[in-house]
Amino acid sequence: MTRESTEVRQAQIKKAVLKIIANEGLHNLSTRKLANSIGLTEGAIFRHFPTKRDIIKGIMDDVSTDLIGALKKIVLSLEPSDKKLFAYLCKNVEYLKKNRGITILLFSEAAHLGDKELKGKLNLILTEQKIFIKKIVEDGINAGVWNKNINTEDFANLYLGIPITFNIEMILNSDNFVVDNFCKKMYSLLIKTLAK
Amino acid sequence: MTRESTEVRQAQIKKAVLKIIANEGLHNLSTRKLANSIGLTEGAIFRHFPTKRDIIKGIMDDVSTDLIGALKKIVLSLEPSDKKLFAYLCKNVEYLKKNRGITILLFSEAAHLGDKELKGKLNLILTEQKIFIKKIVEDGINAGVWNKNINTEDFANLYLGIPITFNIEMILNSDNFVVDNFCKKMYSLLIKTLAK
DNA sequence: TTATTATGTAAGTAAGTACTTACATAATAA
DNA sequence: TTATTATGTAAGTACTTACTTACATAATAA
Repeated sequence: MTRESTEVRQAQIKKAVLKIIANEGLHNLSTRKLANSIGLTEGAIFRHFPTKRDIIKGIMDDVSTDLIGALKKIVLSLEPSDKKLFAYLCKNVEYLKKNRGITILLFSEAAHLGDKELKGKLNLILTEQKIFIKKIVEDGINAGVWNKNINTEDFANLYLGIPITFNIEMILNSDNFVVDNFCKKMYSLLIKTLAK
Repeated sequence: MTRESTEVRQAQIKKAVLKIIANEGLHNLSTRKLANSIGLTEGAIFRHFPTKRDIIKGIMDDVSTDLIGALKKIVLSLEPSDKKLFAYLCKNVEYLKKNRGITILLFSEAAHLGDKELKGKLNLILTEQKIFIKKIVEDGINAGVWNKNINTEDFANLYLGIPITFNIEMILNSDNFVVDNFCKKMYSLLIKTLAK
């Protein structure tokens, strides 16, 4: 086997984890299968990550960086509020579609409840999302675009359901969902709740 | 050990499964732990269920019967559409709150993708829910209460996110969510999307 | 060139898993 | 009373899991 640096291997391993989860489900994610899929031995896996859990943690940190980073850009952009909300929703859904494995993994963590640290990371991802949504809505209200009586926390909760539902439908119906349509449709419902 | 009929034991076993999942997470659900929690041996468990998977299947069938049954009653009731929608949402959320283990289990199935039969059962539960919601909205439109341009499928998708979000928040934040408030708040957002 | 370090392998290990087998005994029916 | 059946136990099975250990060798630095 040609040798690679720990950095390269870590990236390969995390990628392989997501691929296995997306294609074969989480119950097929064993260190053995993981090693085979990269063409390494299990020993090599544990050379680059101390435990299997640390691989998962690493992936979750990637989500925080990638998804939250991309969404933050939209939140901080200078677009008008309604365009911002639309762009946010689309980016959010698009990310889920492109990273099926990640969201299955997040779900499973929620379901398994096993690890407090992982639970905390998941909570952080959701909390940050809520803050972003609230910010967008507040800005829209202050700009006079939306109804000032809206409870932004409630709206954020309603919003959150959309990507999560998309997720579940995607997992159950594989690829029947078209991102573009879905996000347009959901957006047109959402703005009705914000209207003056 | 006093002996009990298979029927009684099956009910005990399913109940114990949900309790373990709700309190200790799905990763703690082993047949050994399950047997201990009832005060039986593993052998006894397999006297009453052929496999562990059959226990899960049994629980999913219970959900279909209990939750879907209760919701169907509301759908078929003669209340006005808006009250029906409100009652439906509340019953839905209330059920999730009272049966935390069940929804964790459903989530995990979605995440694990392991078993096609279980996946089918989960799909059925969601599909039936959607049909109910669409029916309520259609009736409301026909009664002249709501906007006839609403796409009921889209609305059903938006709706579905609410119980699912409730679920995840409940799992992550334990019991911070008050059913009554939550469902009132979400309802008041929802009807805005239906308004003429 | 030589020594060091990083990356790999092969073969384990202890623990946990769902499930089985051989046998015992309460409850019930003849 | 006796035979049968349903419900239980104790011990074990074959398998999988995450992770370790002892050792080898490429890449790199002195």
